[in-house]
Amino acid sequence: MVKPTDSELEILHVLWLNGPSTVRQIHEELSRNRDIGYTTALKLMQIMYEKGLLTRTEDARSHVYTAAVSEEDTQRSLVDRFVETTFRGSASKLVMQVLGQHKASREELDEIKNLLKQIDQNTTDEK
Amino acid sequence: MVKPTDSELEILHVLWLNGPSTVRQIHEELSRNRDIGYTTALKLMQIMYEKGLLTRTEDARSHVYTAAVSEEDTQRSLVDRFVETTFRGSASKLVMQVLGQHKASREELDEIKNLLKQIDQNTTDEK
DNA sequence: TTGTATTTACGAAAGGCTTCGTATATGTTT
DNA sequence: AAACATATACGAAGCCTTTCGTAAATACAA
Repeated sequence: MVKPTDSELEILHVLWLNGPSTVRQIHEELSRNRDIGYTTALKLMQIMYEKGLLTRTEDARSHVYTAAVSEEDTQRSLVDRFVETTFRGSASKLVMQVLGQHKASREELDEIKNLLKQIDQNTTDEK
Repeated sequence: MVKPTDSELEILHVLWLNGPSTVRQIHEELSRNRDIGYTTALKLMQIMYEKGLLTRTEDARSHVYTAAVSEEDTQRSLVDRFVETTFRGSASKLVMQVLGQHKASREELDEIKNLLKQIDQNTTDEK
């Protein structure tokens, strides 16, 4: 599984959110957050294409790029790596850190609680 | 807050675990996990010293290095960054990902549930 | 004291990421 | 057709990280 850099993640996020886009569209989105030249965005996307992170159609004058990796898979693989390097493999340590640090909304907390319940049940079932 | 690289994190982990150490000691620990030259470890630690990630005493022939940043603070700052880049700031999404993916032990799950209860109470108190 | 081992310091190479300038191709407008 | 706008391709610079070789200092042993 390929590990996207931070810049590449920015681009992937736009594609995941908006669907297939041209370089111009991506560049416009990125420009909202920070200063970045058009050819810089272009180059990034060309490299991502070589890496297999993006696909593209070259029919039109402007190429249309599509994310070749899913948000789910990418996040999973990044989380794996992060847990390993930063928490020495202890996922629960990470969870505790996050919950202790960030304010989650009531809805989010409920979601998490429900998820925990499900895990509980599954664990019990297995026995 | 400085962001340690993955290699630097490895070194910090050893120092957090074992306390102040010489280059030799660090190198021995790192060698357990992967091939790495002695001078490579030395150079890394010298750079970390310049960055302010480590302090050192030069009294003895062998310098003794100490972590200049705490594990807690470092993890907090790394988590912040990670949530931002990978989950666009949604901490709960990260938690859901981790819980859905990694098997946590019963004790860990209980810990997390307790933490959630505390958060619940605090949230209620505030109202 | 001479040689051996260990340590630090330093420089430099290799590779990756980000950035942009320039060249070239391709449409569009007048 | 000529001028203009826009797109892609490409190369290269600048920076950072990792890696290691080599030199110089320091301690110890024969």
